[in-house]
Amino acid sequence: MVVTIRDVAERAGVSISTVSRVLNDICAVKEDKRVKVLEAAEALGYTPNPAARSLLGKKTGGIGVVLPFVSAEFFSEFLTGLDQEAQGSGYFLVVSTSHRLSKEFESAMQAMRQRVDGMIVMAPELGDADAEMVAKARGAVVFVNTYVTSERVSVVNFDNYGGSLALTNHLLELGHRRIAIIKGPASARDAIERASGYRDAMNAAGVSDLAGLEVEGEYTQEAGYRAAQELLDSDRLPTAIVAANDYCAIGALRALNEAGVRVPEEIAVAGFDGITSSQFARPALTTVHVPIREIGRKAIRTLVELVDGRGEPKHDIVPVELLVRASTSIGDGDGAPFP
Amino acid sequence: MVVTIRDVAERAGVSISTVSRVLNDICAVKEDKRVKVLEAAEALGYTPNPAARSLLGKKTGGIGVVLPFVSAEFFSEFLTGLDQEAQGSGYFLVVSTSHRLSKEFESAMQAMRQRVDGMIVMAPELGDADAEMVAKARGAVVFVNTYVTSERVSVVNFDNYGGSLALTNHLLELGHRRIAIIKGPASARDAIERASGYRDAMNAAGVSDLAGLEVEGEYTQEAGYRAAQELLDSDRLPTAIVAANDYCAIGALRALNEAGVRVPEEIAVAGFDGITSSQFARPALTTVHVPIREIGRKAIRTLVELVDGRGEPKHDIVPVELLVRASTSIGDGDGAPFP
DNA sequence: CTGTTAGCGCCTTCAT
DNA sequence: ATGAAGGCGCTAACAG
Repeated sequence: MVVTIRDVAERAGVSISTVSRVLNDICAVKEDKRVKVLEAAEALGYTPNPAARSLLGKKTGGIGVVLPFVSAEFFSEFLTGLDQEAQGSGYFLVVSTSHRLSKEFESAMQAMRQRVDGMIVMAPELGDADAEMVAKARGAVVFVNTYVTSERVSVVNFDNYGGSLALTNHLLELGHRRIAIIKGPASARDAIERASGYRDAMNAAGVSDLAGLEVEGEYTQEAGYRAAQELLDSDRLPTAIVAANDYCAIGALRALNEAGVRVPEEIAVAGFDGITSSQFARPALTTVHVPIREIGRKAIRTLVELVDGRGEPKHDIVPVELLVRASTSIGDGDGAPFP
Repeated sequence: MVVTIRDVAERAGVSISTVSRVLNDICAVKEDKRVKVLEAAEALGYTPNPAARSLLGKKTGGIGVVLPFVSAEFFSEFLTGLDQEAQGSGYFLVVSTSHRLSKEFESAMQAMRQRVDGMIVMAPELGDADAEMVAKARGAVVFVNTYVTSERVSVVNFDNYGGSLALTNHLLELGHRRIAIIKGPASARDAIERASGYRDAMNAAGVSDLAGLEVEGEYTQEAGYRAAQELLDSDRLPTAIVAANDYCAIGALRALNEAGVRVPEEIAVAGFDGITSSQFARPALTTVHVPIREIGRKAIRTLVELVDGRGEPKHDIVPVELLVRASTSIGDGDGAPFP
């Protein structure tokens, strides 16, 4: 087996309690013994067994992360933020991805329980009732991009509705009236919010007939590609397309390009998320930037506070930012990624 | 606290050993007691405490994953593969990312140890000596995309050298002679292998003077963008560019586009990895497809075998596939992503 | 077949 | 200031 506290005690010529005290910095221990213990631990390369620790009701040092299917860059950025902050706080991440089905979701939560001190849950498809149940059953939970109203749970969201509203208004201000939307997953609340923002902006501008302008989609390039083709097949072309997210927009861009449609001259295109690829698309993509890495960090900070008993449940809404680039603005040059 | 085995025993009117036996499916237990135990466990929502289990020298059920900085889609795909297979085998993933510094790397390994039954390590910057040390100190380890020669450790690699060789030969066959390369991180062995494949192909074709054709880069769109600009500044332009990876190639594509250089007519461009974005680039990118999701699954399978005591350390090299698309082939149309 | 018991490694009273 | 002992939840020998 590995080296235990007993080995350290033996080598240092003290009892295991003394070793424990020194290593946990509890009470006072004579300096000479302290040094001996530290030396022995160092020499043996001793690390306390985390299993034994958590058995005593101590922290496990783990943070569970449950994610739905999200686009690659979003996923990557979010996890990077989580990991940066978690490492900084001495936690490690237990990750479980791609849980669309609530059955899988439940079992994932179940498996993580007891292994972690708290959980970060991104579940845009989760309802209020589910969420509260989750929060009640487990310990500390911070929801991200999940629409939960209960004041008893913590949430870090960003403004899907407002971002979409601003984006659509931007297009309306440019004179567009026939603006189409490629919608995201019908069951995902964030996609629904984005669609609402679009619809409200349109209605406020007096465009109430959205027939033929709303097409189903997903958060993928493939879906955007297909949806754009569908839009191109209609008898009345839109003059602008708002896509579910950046990947979706990039897929749409490809379809338009193949069809020989110039962007933004003939049809303007916009995305959502503000991933790196959005600025390397051609033309560079107008989008709504979501600081997802920073959101990840904030979620961990909130969770750690909760776990440590400091801080109450709170709801944060992180602002998003409209980035206007070449895909919607004629005459703005090619929209170089580095101006 | 939570519900323990004792609670279940009490409710079922049996001893804790009987509960343990039923739940672990060991020996025979009278059917009526079996049912009672199962009912009690169900009713109480009992889950064995994993900490107590692993304290007995049992499995923790965890698999550690240590990753370097990798591009978003690569990261996402790899993790998806790992997670799919891990979940299927009843394991969960403990993930630690972005370890460039060996100091961080070491501490990450240290923290994971004892918490997991085995580790997946992707560390293209790791040397043979480091790798063997890592493998010796921990339990089961499977290296991925890491150049390790020792027969005592398991490795799942893919053919960086061969892929690059094939790709460069493809360009040479098209008549290109002045082929530039945007290199990846100088310390990463996979990038070095790709550069070697390029160089050997060039030399074999009789092009031995590579001056001005090799530029430094990274695995990012930004780096590709900058590097391409650098190449464009030289007095003798290349007729083709081999990029470190797809993201890098997409960045290069952008720079060429801005400069008004037509691809592939004036300069052909190729990437590496075969991520989804490569087919949505404009023009669609010729690349070397690395089945990274499947590699992830294979790595988990290999690791689980090792953990279970079945199977010996083995070295796998997963084949890669050259995908010729519009960015290198004139007259092939626009290279629609869905032909 | 089933119940009792001894630890796994660690922290924490309780004595000394 | 330090050592001895109990117990966290569980499994695996050992009795019965």
